[in-house]
Amino acid sequence: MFSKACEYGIRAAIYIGQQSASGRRVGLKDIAAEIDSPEAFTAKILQQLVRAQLLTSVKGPAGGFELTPEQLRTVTLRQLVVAIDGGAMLQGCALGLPQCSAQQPCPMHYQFLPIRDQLNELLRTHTIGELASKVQEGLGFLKQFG
Amino acid sequence: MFSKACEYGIRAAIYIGQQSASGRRVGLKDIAAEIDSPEAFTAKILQQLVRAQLLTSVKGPAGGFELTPEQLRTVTLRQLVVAIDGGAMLQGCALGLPQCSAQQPCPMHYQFLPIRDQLNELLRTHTIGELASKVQEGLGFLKQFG
DNA sequence: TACATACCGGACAATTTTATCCTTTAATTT
DNA sequence: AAATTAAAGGATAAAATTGTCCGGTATGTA
Repeated sequence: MFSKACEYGIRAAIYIGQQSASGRRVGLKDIAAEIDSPEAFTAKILQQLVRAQLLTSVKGPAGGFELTPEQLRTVTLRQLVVAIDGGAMLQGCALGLPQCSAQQPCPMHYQFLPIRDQLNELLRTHTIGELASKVQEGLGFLKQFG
Repeated sequence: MFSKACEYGIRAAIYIGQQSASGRRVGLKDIAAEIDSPEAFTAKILQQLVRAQLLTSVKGPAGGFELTPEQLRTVTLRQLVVAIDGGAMLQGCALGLPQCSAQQPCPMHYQFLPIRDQLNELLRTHTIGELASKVQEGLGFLKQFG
């Protein structure tokens, strides 16, 4: 569905959000350990997200990554996905036609449309803060335990 | 959504199906031209599909690819996708957790489930023959014209 | 049998994605 | 100011995906 980079990015953002909600700033090493991702690769993805202003970073001692209250409240899953994977997967034709539309639809165009719409809606309506809360409450996990 | 290989494979299968429904066997060159795909790469994918017995090939002069009436009727989009991309995308966790389930769900688990179910259902309930008919009737396209 | 056709299969090449390493930059502490 | 901490950024490497090439094999035709 999403690229590895996107999966790591989303999990990282949620973990950072969870800690930010408790007033804790977190470092790369901590993040990678908590979401079970390769550290250096995760760093690259977080850089992207910081540049896209979807999360915030602070250098130096006691530095790390965090989400501002506003970011927690407003940054959606969709913004993360677009920042990392681009919009292609959320818009492009399932069969790969470069200009699939009602004018010249692929044979699955109208069947895929509602599913893609639902996916877009799903991503658009879930904020990092909301998902972070779910993890905080033990109702969701960012890596496998046990 | 799907890999390039999968996109080409589906488009090719539908085109072969369309021609088979009219009693025509088609060659690789024809296929690649009609679905706008790289010829040699398409050949590899078709080989896979022949091995998986989702379509049929005949060597030699007047040879080529075809779908038997039974294949037209019974082979589903889902079988193509599984043969080419494997089942991961149809089952795996959206956030990449290796064992995401009700026991330890990712924060999006229950939200993604219905969408994935719909996608599976969609792929499962559409046969190549059905999609080929749609193309035959001019209601669907396998490449961009004009 | 000889020949032409067209898929098959293996090797290889290019590109993209995933991943690592190391130096630089910024910020805090001593 | 010096030392320490941690992210930023660049270069590089490994792996997967996408794509090409070419000889081999099966099949039909003359």
